[in-house]
Amino acid sequence: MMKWMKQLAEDVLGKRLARLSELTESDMLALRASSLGSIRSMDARSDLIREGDPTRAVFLIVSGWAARYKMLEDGRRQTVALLLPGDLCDLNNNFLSEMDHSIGTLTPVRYVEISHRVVERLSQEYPRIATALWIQLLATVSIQREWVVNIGQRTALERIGHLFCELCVRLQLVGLANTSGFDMPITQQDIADAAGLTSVHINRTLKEMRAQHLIVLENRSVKIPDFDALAQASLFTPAYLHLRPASQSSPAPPGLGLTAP
Amino acid sequence: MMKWMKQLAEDVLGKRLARLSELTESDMLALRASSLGSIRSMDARSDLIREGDPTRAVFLIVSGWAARYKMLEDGRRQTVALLLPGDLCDLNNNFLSEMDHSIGTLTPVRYVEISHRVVERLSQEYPRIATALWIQLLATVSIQREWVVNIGQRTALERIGHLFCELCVRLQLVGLANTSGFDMPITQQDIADAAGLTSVHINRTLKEMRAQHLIVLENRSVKIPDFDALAQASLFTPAYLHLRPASQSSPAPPGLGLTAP
DNA sequence: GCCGGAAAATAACATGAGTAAGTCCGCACC
DNA sequence: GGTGCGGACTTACTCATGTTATTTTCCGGC
Repeated sequence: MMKWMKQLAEDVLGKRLARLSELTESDMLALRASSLGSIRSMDARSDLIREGDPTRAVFLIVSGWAARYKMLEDGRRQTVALLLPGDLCDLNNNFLSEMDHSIGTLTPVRYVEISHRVVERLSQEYPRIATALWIQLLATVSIQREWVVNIGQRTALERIGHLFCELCVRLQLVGLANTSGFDMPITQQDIADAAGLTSVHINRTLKEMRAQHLIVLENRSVKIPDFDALAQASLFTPAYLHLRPASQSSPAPPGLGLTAP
Repeated sequence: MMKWMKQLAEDVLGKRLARLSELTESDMLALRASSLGSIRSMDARSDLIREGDPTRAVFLIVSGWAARYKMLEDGRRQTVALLLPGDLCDLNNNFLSEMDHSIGTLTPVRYVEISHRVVERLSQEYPRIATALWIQLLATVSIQREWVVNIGQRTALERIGHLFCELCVRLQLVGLANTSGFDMPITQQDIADAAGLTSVHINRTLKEMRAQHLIVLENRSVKIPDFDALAQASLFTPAYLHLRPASQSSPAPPGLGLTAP
């Protein structure tokens, strides 16, 4: 009963890293054997860590969605990154003394905290894992840059479409989406915070996207009838995600329940 | 005549790193002795490296301003980072195969290309330099996040004010500014590209900022009569730059001509 | 000192996005 | 089975910012 739980964190991490850099069987076995720590749970709408807190271990999101966000003194809030299952947060932030932003859950989240020591040991013994971790960090930074472009230049429709495309591709890495859509357990207000728009305008724009048959929304999921059409309408090109071409490896085993906590 | 030129790159780098992490005399001497490579020059308005190019060495900006930018297919352009003297670009990007964005000069720029080998050697022999380089990278990412907030949430006046505050602080690190202002050798269009606004609106907003006595513009320089007032109007707090408190070390030697090529 | 081009400044107008104030619906809880 | 609440969805109105076009200023080269 708990056996699959124990492997869950290592599996989701391996799956992600393998799409960024080549890993061998022994690398994957090392990850599986690394026993990253116990899986913790957190309710929706609470903070994993807050701006000003001393930096802690590396977080690995096992299931659920979270947001890296900053707030201005007057209450305005901007999400600067969405954290999905398999995402590793704050690799090497141990060099900084305190957090300059917060991480809050959007849904119930299961996660593990990995000590910097474990990361270091894995990196030293398995150079390909070290490389994969590096690429993961650089890809994260690249996504951050793309968000600047997204918010700075794209129209509301393009912004939301681009976000959906990005989420769809990223969720596919851990078997939580396919090209025709994905479950989206967050509110329109959450989308607004990420897109730098208001929830009213998100709503307006989603309506317009539905009218153009770019997306279909039903019970908390986004269906994308024609991914290429959405990508084109949003000026989305996936190069910035720095993914290797998908391998012919087995698809995600069904029923792992990565989203249901 | 060329002697100060030869030390320029090492000096400007040492000055920057020392404000992010503690460096000893021997670290500084190591940097001075590292002979990073020859200083190259590039005209204003040309690309140091383009999206799609294979990744090369690390760049160190010695003098002049450059911009990291991305373009959309239809010509819209967004600057995602401004590169100032002392800035190190693309540390460790050797793990990625190709550039996902371009770097273009805004003014004439002098720079050095540092091979990844030299960076590695310095890091291995001088652990404090390695730490400083790490912090430099993490601070860059933090600035990237802050730009998302800036563009996503702040009004035009706040955005430009925030950008000026950031530039003023960052330029002080290499002796190119003090709290009362700095030379700004770029155009209003360049500011527009960085702020995600149009040049017309930049112009309007600068006029408003002058009317409110937040800034004074004269011959390509920004004077800030009251830094705290500008910071408050822009919701600027410098924590995200992750600087150590300024040491009482000597101010920049005058006449180094870091901006004049 | 004049010329030419680029940048700054300005103006008139268009529009995308924010604000404020709701209604409606589904769902958890009593 | 009613009640309360949060989220989706609307509408009317306002305003910040974009668009397009023209004029003025600045500055370097001859």
